[in-house]
Amino acid sequence: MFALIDCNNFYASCERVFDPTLEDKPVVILSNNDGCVIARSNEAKALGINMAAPAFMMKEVLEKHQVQVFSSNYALYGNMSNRVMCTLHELVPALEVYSIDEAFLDLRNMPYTDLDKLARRIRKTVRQYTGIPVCVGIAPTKTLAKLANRYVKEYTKTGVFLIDNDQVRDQALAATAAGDVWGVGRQYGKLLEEHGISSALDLARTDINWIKKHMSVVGERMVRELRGEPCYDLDEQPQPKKGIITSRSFGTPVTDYAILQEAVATFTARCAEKLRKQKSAAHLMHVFTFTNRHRPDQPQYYGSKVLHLPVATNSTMEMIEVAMRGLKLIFRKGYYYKKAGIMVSGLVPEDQVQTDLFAMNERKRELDRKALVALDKINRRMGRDTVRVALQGYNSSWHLRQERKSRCYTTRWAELLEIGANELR
DNA sequence: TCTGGGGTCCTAGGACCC
DNA sequence: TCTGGGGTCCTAGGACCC
Repeated sequence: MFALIDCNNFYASCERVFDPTLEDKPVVILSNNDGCVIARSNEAKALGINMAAPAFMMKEVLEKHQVQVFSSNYALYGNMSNRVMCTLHELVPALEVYSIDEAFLDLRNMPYTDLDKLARRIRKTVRQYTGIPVCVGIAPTKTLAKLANRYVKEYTKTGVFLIDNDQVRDQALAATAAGDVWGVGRQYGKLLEEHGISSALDLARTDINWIKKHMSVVGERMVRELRGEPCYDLDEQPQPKKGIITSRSFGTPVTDYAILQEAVATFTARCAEKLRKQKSAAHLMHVFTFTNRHRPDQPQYYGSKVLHLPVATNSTMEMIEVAMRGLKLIFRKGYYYKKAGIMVSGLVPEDQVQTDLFAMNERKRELDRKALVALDKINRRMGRDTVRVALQGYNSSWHLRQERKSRCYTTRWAELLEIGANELR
């Protein structure tokens, strides 16, 4: 049996842990740059505030109901996520961290006979240790565990749902829309609807060859899992990424080449850091920048360039040099740039980099490597970009808009929660 | 004025190999 | 009238996930 643990309204719950006055109030969290709503408390959902709704369009309803609005605080959410995952790991060792707020557990080797009891214990412990409320869905396949978890939120008050026989399974399948099954997105949802497949139960009973023809083998696995036939196992070791992106929208549009350079150099430095963290080196770098597509009154431009590196690298200095070469090629004067980014791919393990017979810079690479070890060490200890490449600059005009960010309660000494004795009434 | 930032897998088709 | 039978690698595009 698999369990899926899902944190309820995760980002909103993180904010509430450190500010209990938010309890029972509508809370929303905005995406980077304070753009869209990406998380909502139940009270906010009840007000009809939709996921991904642009904040400026929701202004009226947010003000009218005094919705508490926060900028994304990923330092906080990442740290809280880690606490939740560590707690789960203590209870059930076979754990797959599926996303920032979800984990699959493999219950096959647990000594429990009463899985319902185990599920309740998981909920209680996570709540007690971290302050985060979670729901637990348990079923014989991952897809059904996901479905059970959805079912919990809509139909139960206990926060736990167990699919352990055919009858219960069919009941949960019948109560779930086909479009809400894990693996059915907008396109497939439409296709299924057109063919009269409306519930998850209909989907589970659809001819497998039809599914395979229209939804490929991925759809086939999904339907088999709905029928209780496991196709996916627990993935405990996070696999190294095959591509890494760092990109941001700008707080204010950028027209100046020098400022765009600083932004792209900074994104490149971040990509290089991520590469070193997973011990990879990249053969390909993709630089891109574009204008605001929501402004049809302004001239539009999408600039993009792929650069091939003959010898794979994860050196910040070398990568910034290459990125700047690419940026120079795609930059056009006279546009309002809204976003830029760097994508690296063609990743290889850093200790298996094929060197170039004719390249004479082995000595330089060795020096780079030593400098980077020192750079990572200093920045880990003293804070990101304490030591940086000069091109990254100190200009903040392109930085994210984050007007309502809460404190980094768990990751910065200066921002710890303070509680005064006279408040302990 | 204001619209996020990451990832994965699969398939088809083209270029190439023997 | 008729033009083999295997492969690999790469890319683009489309679907999905959080």
